[in-house]
Amino acid sequence: MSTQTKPNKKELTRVKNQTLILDAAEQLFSQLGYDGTSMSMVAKEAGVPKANILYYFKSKDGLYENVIDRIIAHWNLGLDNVTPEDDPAHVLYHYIKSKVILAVSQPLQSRLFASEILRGAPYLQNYFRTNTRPWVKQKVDVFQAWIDANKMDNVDPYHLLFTIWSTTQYYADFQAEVLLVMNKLEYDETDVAQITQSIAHIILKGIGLKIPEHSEA
Amino acid sequence: MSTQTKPNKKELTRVKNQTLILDAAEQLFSQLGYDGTSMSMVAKEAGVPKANILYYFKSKDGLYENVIDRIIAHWNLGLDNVTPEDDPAHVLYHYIKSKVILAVSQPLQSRLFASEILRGAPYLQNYFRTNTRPWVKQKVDVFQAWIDANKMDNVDPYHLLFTIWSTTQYYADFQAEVLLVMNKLEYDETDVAQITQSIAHIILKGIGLKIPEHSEA
DNA sequence: TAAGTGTTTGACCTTTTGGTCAGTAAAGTT
DNA sequence: AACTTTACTGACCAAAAGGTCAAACACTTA
Repeated sequence: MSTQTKPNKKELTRVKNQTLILDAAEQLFSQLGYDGTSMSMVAKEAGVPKANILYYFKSKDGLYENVIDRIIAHWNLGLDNVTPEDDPAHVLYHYIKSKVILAVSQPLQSRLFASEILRGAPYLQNYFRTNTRPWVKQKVDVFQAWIDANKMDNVDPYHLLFTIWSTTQYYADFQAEVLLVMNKLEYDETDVAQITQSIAHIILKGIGLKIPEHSEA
Repeated sequence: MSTQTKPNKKELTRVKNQTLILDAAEQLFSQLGYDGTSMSMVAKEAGVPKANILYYFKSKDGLYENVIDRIIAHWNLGLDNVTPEDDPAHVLYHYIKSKVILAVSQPLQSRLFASEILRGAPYLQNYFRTNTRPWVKQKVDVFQAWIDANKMDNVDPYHLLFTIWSTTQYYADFQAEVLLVMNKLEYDETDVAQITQSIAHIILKGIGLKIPEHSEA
């Protein structure tokens, strides 16, 4: 890492300020969208002059790209190292569970992605093509192997994956609607379990599996 | 209707122009969002001077509200007249099917709603409170009656409804992602059937039901 | 400590934004 | 035809947008 070559004061403050700006930008972009967020709002939120932002990130587009890149870097698509030998019920249950936890506890990033995709994914296109698509292809192959081995029902693996994504992300992206309809102000601790249970029940049983007994950890 | 009291030339052209503007605005708002759409873009798209839009609709907010109101007026939440006596498999299968058809064939309105909700639903709040919430309550009661009558599994009715909404709307709202991941340019005719089949299989079986035999019409 | 390097920022610029308004055109009414 | 009312629009406006720039600043190094 070149970050380690010169740990002098300049670099430290630069990284600190950049982080300050990116944090503010991430929050605003995910709440108000790209067009709804102005550079001066980011400046005010980050507590730095507007020109400083333009110094680090050449343009609003540049800032937005950096925000997205940073999220992607921390973004784990999950389902790592799944193989046809794994138990589908166990794997999928924990995948669903982790997605629900993520959706309820950190909805901002999910919403930023959502508003990007709604607009036709101008900045995420490349990411989807070069990362998500191969990732999906691999998981889909495993799903298909499970199906061929009669471990689960013959359901189109792509649509199974979309079903898991949609049902879990819904609680992040459409939080406002969910809470309004359920007449709540925010999710509480029981909700995560309740949501996980409902989704896991439907999807797992829906493809001929059972929810694992020892459903903890 | 007061529309019928004076069918003179003035009223006709007014309605015509308003429709022209609302059509353009609906398209742009759903593609670019509220902040991404400017009044001059709407004017250009509709082929009328900008000031004309401001004449009919007092402000950008007013225009946006009218667009949303018009969509809501044509918006059918479906599941009309469901009763505990109905067959859940039949009812839910056709509900899912109609939602998928809607998502694939007319994604614009779904996306407009989605971007509204992403922003915290500033304009839809009232609609959700006064319309959707009671509607949901009623359907949830029917679902619960089905559960109590052992017609289907004991799954939280709210989350069942969210599951149906999320899985079907996903193909409209996140169309860009779905197509990129599946490496397609657009949905084709077989997709509607394929999507409906996959979702219906998972959800219906997932709550202990079977897809109706004569699955046509 | 002085030169060199990267950092910071107030002032400024252009373009676009949502919105106003006074004046004109086109009905409808008598 | 004369008059009233409604529909329409080009010209204009203040505010906010994204972005530039030159001068000031701060740290590192010779």
